Amino acid sequence: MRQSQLFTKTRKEAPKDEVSKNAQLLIRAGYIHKEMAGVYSFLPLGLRVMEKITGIIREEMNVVGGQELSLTALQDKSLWEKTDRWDDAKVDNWFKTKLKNGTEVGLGMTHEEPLTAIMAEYVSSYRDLPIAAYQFQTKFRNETRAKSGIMRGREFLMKDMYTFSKDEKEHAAYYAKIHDAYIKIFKRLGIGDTTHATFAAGGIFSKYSEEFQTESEAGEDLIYVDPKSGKALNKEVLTDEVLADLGLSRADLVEKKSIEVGNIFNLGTKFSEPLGLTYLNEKGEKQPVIMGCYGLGPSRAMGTIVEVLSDENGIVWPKSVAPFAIHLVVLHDKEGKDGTVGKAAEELYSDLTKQGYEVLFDDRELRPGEKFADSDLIGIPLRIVVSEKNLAEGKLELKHRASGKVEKITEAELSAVLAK
RNA sequence: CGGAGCGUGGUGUAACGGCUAACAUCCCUGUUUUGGGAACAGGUGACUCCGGGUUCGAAUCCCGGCGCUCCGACCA
Repeated sequence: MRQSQLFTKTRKEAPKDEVSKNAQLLIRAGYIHKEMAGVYSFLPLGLRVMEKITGIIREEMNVVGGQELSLTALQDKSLWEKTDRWDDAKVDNWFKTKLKNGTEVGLGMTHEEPLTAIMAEYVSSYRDLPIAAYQFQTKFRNETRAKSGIMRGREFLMKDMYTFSKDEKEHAAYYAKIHDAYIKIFKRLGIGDTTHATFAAGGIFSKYSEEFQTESEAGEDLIYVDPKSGKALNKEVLTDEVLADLGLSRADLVEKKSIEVGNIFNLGTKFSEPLGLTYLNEKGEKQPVIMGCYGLGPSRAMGTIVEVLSDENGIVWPKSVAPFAIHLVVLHDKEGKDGTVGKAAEELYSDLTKQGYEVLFDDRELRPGEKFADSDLIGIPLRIVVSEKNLAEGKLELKHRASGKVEKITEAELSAVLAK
């Protein structure tokens, strides 16, 4: 894509109503636009990143047998009354509205109820199980206080997977598979090293749930990590009993602030029972389905990546989620776009694009300093500069955004560099 | 939901109750410049969040509303 045609522009200063690093940088670089507190639009660059993130999650969910679907945002209140989650006294962050005829509906904040109800239509035999279904969906939560930029919004994208199993044993096996898939996802998102599977309060049906917590000063949670075993637990469950249970000693633990980027847990029969999701086993006996729930917010993950990986000059995207693989920057000669340098850059842009690379081509006739500053702010992993100077050498000048390292290579060697 | 702070061109800031609301940036014209946000000249752009009130006079003081941020509570 040509940067001259990108309608968004960078800005030097962040709006004063944003304090969080993720929102400041994402707004300055033109990835997102704030509509209101906790509500952000994703602009072309932001959407590209979001799609990279959802692409990675989708791949890993499919690997573990997930079937993608898309449930509705509008929610039928009768389902939620069956599980006692409609009443504002029980669940206080609903957005509710009304149909023309006065019928109350809610905007979905999570989707256990509707999906369980759908499954009840299709599941009748042990032969139908297990099932894993997931979706990417905009969730609405009427938070009393939105904060931390795109990391805690009132409207945000969420990947939610639900599993339906015959019994605890089958559930545990599926849970373990998805647990591993989550670890792979965070690794691929570039935050694997600082993301810990963390024991947290488990709710009614299991002792613990697991949160995936990424170390960051911008986080809202406090976790304790045991450096030796790699085990971690949330402050909310830090008791002697739990420590004994996990085989940890208080003295070894290191306290970290962290961002909850994922959360998985056993739901037991909390939803299947009230909503009538049962199956017949081999003996013809009616059994409740055991459910699990697995959340991961792509928009929060995007904010987390910015918080964790950016530097003083701007965003530093990992290759896997960057909006483009290459930022091609041309420093025009006196003739401008039609000069030797301009033509060479056009040619390279067309070559690279034909070879299938995703290239953002900064073809704007601006001074070098401004283009470099923009390039750093936008944070594409690899920058190629076409200039009079480089043209004379006959090689491509590559600069790696993350390390700042510069290297000169031939065009033929580029694919090897990009594969790294 | 408790506490605190703040709303002024697109963005960031300034202006004692008193002149045509100022400066920077962005944007537009032109000249010049070209490897880290250049320089000069000119120009566009604001009912100072909204509604009331006090006053000869309100961006400024008072009341109400709306919005934003931060701390805390909450976060299935």
